[in-house]
Amino acid sequence: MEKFTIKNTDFNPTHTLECGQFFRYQKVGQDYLVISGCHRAKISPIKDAYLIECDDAIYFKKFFDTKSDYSIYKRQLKKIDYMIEPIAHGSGIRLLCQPLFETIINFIISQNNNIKRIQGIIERIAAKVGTKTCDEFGEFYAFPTQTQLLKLNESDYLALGLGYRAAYLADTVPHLTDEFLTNLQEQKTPEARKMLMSLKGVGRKVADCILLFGMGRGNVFPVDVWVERVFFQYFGVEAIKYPKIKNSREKMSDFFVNKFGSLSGLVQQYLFYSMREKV
DNA sequence: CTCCAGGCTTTAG
DNA sequence: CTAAAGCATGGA
Repeated sequence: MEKFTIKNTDFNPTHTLECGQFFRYQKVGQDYLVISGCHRAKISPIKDAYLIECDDAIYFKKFFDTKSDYSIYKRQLKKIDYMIEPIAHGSGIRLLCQPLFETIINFIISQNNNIKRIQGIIERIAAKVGTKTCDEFGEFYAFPTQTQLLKLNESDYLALGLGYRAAYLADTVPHLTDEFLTNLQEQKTPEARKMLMSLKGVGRKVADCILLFGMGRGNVFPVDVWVERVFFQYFGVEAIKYPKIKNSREKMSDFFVNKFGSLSGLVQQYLFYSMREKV
C-alpha cells in the first residue's frame, strides 16, 4: 500500500468527487473510497491535508492532477463577478484525470439520466464483467476492459438497466480499440470531438465531457440541463450582447469557450456544482 | 398519475 | 439548416 498527501488548501474530496465528473466513489464516515480503472484509493482527512492510501501513488497523483496549482486559476477567475460565489462554493474542486475508455462508457450512460442511477448502472456493469480485486479495504470490481465489455450484447445491457442506451454501447464498444483511442489522443480538440461524435450515443455534450474528464482538454464547456439553467438565470443579460446565441446548447458552449479559453472546463465545473447544490 | 435526469438519433419541415 | 418526437428506467 502506497501513501501520499495532498494539502487541503485547494483540494476538498467532496467538491472534487461529487461535482459530477466522477461516479465511482463511496463515502465511509469521514473517508472516501474511490475506484478508477483497475485502481482504488482511500482518502482520509489529516491535519491540514488529506492522506491518500492506494495501490499506485503515481497513478493517483496524476488522477488528482496534483501538479496543477489551482490557486492561480481561482485568483484569475475570481476577477469575474459571477464566478466569486461558485468558486467559494466549490473551492476544493480539481479536474480529475480519468481513463479514456472508462470515461467514454460512463458519459454515454450519463445522457438523459440522473447521477444516482448512472452510478448504479456502472457498478452493475463492473460487477458483471470487471476483474474482481481485493485490497486491504476489501473487495471491489475494476472497471471492465474493452475485451471484457465485448462479452456483453444489447440485451445484456438492457438487463443491467441501461434502457435505450444499451444499443449505443453495443454499437460503440467494438470501435474503442487501443488503436482508436491512441489516434484520438493525438488529435487536436476539434478533430478529437468529431471522432468522438462519430460514435453512437456521443453528441456534443458527451464528447465535451470525454474531452474534459478523460483527455485533459480544458478548452471545452459541456452544456447540459443544469448549465443551461445557469446560462438563462445568470447570463441572460450578457447573452444579449451575443445575438447569435439563442437557446442552442452548442452555442452556449462556444460562448463560454470564447470567454474562458483553456479554463472553460474548470469554470463549467464550478458552475455545475454550484447550480446543482442550490436545488 | 406526471415530470425529470450531466442528450442523442431519427425524421420532418 | 432548425425543430421536435421518441427513447428506457427509476425516483420524486
